[in-house]
Amino acid sequence: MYDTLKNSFIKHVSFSEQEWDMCTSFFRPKHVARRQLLLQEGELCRDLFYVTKGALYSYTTDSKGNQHVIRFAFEGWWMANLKSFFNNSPTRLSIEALENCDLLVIDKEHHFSLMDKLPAYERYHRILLENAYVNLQERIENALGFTAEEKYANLIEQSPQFLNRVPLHLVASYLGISPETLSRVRASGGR
Amino acid sequence: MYDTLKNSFIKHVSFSEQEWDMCTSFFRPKHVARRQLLLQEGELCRDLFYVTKGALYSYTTDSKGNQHVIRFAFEGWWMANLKSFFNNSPTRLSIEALENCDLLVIDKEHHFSLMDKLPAYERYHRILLENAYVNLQERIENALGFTAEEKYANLIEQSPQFLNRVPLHLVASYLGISPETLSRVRASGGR
DNA sequence: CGCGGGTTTGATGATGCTCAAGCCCGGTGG
DNA sequence: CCACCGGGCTTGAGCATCATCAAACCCGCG
Repeated sequence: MYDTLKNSFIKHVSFSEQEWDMCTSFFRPKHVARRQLLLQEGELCRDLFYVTKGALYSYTTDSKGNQHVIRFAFEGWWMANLKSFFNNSPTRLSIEALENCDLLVIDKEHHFSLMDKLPAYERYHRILLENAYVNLQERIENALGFTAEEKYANLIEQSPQFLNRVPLHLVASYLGISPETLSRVRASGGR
Repeated sequence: MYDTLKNSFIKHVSFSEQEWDMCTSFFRPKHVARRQLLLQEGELCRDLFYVTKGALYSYTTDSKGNQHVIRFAFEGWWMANLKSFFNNSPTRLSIEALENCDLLVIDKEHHFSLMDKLPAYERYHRILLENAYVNLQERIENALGFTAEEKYANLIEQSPQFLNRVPLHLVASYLGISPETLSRVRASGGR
């Protein structure tokens, strides 16, 4: 269960066995069932979630009650509402399990304590943030000034795995188009 | 000239005078004139730019020749194409000076060397990345599923300073709407 | 005074949303 | 084993938003 986390660390930084042992002691495992909410609008985000099995997604709900998917997280991905986590502000995001999930959880106190104790841990998160930032920026590029058809084509190009794991109406929301439009794009366009 | 950078460091991390002196020696000042390109599509992004005076913006050019503004950077902000910088990949972004600018520049070698030598420097960038990530995510929320009018209202709410410094057609591009639509929104809507 | 970039205004049309109905399929209970 | 139910997906029609094209306008600058 901790192996996939260890592999994720190893991929980005190097550290000793003792350091790794210290790490594991800061995390706790957690299981959530499909449809279960990990974080609700209005709460504080106190934890970072690492997905070892299953899938999560986060979304906001706007004033008209429409749900906007912010991102998905599959095996080996992290999930949290960083704004709420860092600023201690109530979240406007909800996080929900798309499938039954096994997670590793680290709360704020342990996270910042590890940051201080273990430079490799801070470096690991710095690198993850770099990657996450780059990905988000690409998503902005896709969201702005592209037609529904192009957005879908870009998704197939960049994240085809989404289509196997995620209900289409959530994919549509992620792309910022209506489910009907997505359906039509798929029907006509190049599959 | 280095003062604003020093203040930016101090705001986020603590470090000694010697550490700060080491830092400055890794940066070099640079002046760019309005309209000058700092980075062109196809090049490698080898530098991080810190704006001490003036304003920059970055944009992509799509297959139809349309320009999409990715972000702006004013005094005290950083600018780079992180994807190109980290992956050594040719950039699809261009970076251009909106006004005459004074910059502090650090190249890749110096940056990574400072990361290793100076934990406070790494921590500083980790924190900046956290903030940048949170901001980008809010921008995604704004871009998806809002009308032109709402996007503009959100901009006034979150980044009113843009309207004083940036030509409207670039603001429109940043919001992902046409200049004409922006003009009409401003004419009708709540100014 | 005339030029040019940026902004506005107007008319038109396409893209994509909304509402509504039907369909497909997997799960549940009789 | 089959009928029913419901969520998700598809299909259709009408309509709103917004992009596009075009022209006029405004203003700072040479």
